[in-house]
Amino acid sequence: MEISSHQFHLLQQLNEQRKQDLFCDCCILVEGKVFKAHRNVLFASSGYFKMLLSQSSKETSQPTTATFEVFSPDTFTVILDFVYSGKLSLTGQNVIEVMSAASYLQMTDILSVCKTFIKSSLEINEKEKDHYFTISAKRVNSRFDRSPFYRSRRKVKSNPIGSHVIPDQKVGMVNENSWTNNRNHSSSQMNVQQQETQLSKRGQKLGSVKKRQRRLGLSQSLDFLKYISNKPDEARGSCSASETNHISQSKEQIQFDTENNTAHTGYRCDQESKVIPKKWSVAQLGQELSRTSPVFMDLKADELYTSTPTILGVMSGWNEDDLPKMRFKCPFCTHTVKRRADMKRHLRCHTGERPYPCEACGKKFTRLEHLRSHFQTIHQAGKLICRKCKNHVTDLTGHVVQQGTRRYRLCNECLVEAGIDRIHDDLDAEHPLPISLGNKISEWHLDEEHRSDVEMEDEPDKFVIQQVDDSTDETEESETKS
DNA sequence: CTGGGGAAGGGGCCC
DNA sequence: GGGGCCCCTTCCCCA
Repeated sequence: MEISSHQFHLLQQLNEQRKQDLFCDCCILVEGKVFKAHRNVLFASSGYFKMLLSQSSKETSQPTTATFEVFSPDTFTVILDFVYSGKLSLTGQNVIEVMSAASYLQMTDILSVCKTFIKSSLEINEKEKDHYFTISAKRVNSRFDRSPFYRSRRKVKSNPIGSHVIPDQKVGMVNENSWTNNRNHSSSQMNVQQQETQLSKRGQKLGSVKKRQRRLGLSQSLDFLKYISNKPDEARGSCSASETNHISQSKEQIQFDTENNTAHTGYRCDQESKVIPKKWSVAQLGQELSRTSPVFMDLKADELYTSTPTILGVMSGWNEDDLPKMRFKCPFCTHTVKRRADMKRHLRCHTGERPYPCEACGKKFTRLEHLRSHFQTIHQAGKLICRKCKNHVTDLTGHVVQQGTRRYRLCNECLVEAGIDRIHDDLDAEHPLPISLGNKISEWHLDEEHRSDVEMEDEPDKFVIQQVDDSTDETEESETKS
């Protein structure tokens, strides 16, 4: 015979004990706030605590203390209340952080609930939008001559992402002057299907970008986001006005969230997937959220990085001294890194940010070292290899050939074979060459004349030949047209 | 269509 | 944390 209320009463009793600090043998310090709890309960509820308490099980006589700086006390209160009551106080405002913390603490039940919560919120937003469309369609004499899809404004605080609010309550909030009221525009009104439809349209243009990102494990939506980020003008230029509207509003939304450290950027941590076999990964979450925030990637890595809470740190095991090894989890993919700086670098591959333009050809790079490598290889003929016969060339056995802004080396034999034999000495003035690269690539100034070089870069019949001499600057040049 | 090579891009890690 | 190096993978072009 099973008495169903027993479990409930037992948990209730434990909760009472916790509140009265009875038999609590574990202290949890969250950003300075102390929580008392029972080791057994924590052990049974959280994979993280299971691991932690297993490690400290030798010293059972001493109360265990765990310190967290990766989520807020409020968030932990929600989680602890759930542990002791089975009731999870999710709101649209805390769902992301609770989810992140649950991921950190390896509490899969909470993760599932959060996932469901977010999904159902998205569905509600979808219905809400349809509902609003319906209402608008009936308003023949409406003062709005544009689709209400772009006109509605919503209260910020009343409806953070995923909050379960009756649609009509939200629709009524109108404030044309405050951009902050748009913050849920994309997430609530631009539903997944719409975004994916837009995505598929743009996806046709993606080409190699898409392929490259596929290996990052990014969703199609994320591809689109990156595309926007990479080619904002082009992408937006191809958008309809309404799409552009979405984008700009969504960016504002993100800015708001970033400034307020809430909602989308609030999700943070994850354990290594090796540690947790089945869970709602942050990558998935990132994809889910990115679908509801189309220009999430429009932020620069720096902004993203600084706005991303420290909870990005995840535990990947234990150090020799029993301290948890921390790694930093990318909020957009499954990648983790050891150093924050590496994460900053990694984030650029999601934001599409390319802060290092080549002054010679205009091509932009994510890293200075890539730019340098590109410059040396492409514009300075850095490789001492004959482009044609692949043999090693020296100052004596070869020449640098300039083709537009491109430079490469040919050995003397291949030079003759190519029919390049006329040498001119007066080209320095006409085509100033970049001095030694050194630590900076600032010598190549792309004036009007050289911009034309860029344009003719692929013209096969424009060559400038110069004597190979890497120790000094190129001294002798020749030009020929084949 | 396919394979090879160059260029680009990203990660790990050291200084 | 930034810079830089090395290594590997992927993409793209061309024969």
